[in-house]
Amino acid sequence: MNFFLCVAVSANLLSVEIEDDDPFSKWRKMDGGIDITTVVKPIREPRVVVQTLSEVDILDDGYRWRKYGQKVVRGNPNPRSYYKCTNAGCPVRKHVERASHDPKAVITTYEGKHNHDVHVPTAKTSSHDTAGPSRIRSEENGAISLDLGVGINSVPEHTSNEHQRLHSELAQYRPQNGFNTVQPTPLATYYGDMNQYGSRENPSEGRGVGIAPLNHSYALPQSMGRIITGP
DNA sequence: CGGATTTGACCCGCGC
DNA sequence: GCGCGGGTCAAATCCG
Repeated sequence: MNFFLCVAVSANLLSVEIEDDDPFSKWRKMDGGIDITTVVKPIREPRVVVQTLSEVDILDDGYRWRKYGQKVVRGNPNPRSYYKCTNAGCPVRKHVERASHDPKAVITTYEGKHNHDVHVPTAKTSSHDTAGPSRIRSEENGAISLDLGVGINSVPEHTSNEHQRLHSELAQYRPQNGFNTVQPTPLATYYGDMNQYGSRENPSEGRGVGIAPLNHSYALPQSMGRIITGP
């Protein structure tokens, strides 16, 4: 039932970067915590870069993705994979690659905004995919659950509970290599648009911590507890 | 059999 | 103008 818990324990979040076209909201937290950067770029689509420590590449963020390409990019021997949201009409894409310097670090870049709720089954009547926010398979292959809340505009209340439970789970999790400590501090809730979108034009949607209004902002999961690296 | 993945080809933007 | 690198497409293949 608690799908997120099962898989989340294999993921240590390292850092989060949010890229937006707002030239003023560039800030970084370097003291071992979440690392957020709003990169000054003339990009139209807001980008969310999530870096995790994980054995597996797949971050299950509640949406369904279809891989449409893979490419080896310069400066990184590890291939970058390209995914599209499988929901019809949803323009969101993500890129997943492993950091060259750290084979355990997985960098996921989200681009675009979901125009649907978490895991809306594809147009056809899905006989085997109707239950959870994501397919069971990811549980089997050790995928990471990461509820990014990217583009979610309406999230059931229990999702917040999921976050909190995931939170405490992360807090207890000690990775096998033992150099990370996760602290369940709520500071890890970020909105990538804290400047121009941060005013929350839709107050009714703003009650959910870590939930982003569909068309205006990103939110990062409060499950991204603070991670302190070091012995 | 339908959907997802793989993978080579193609396209496009950018720097020289 | 040309070459390079990143991103996307689409046919073939795989898998449940």
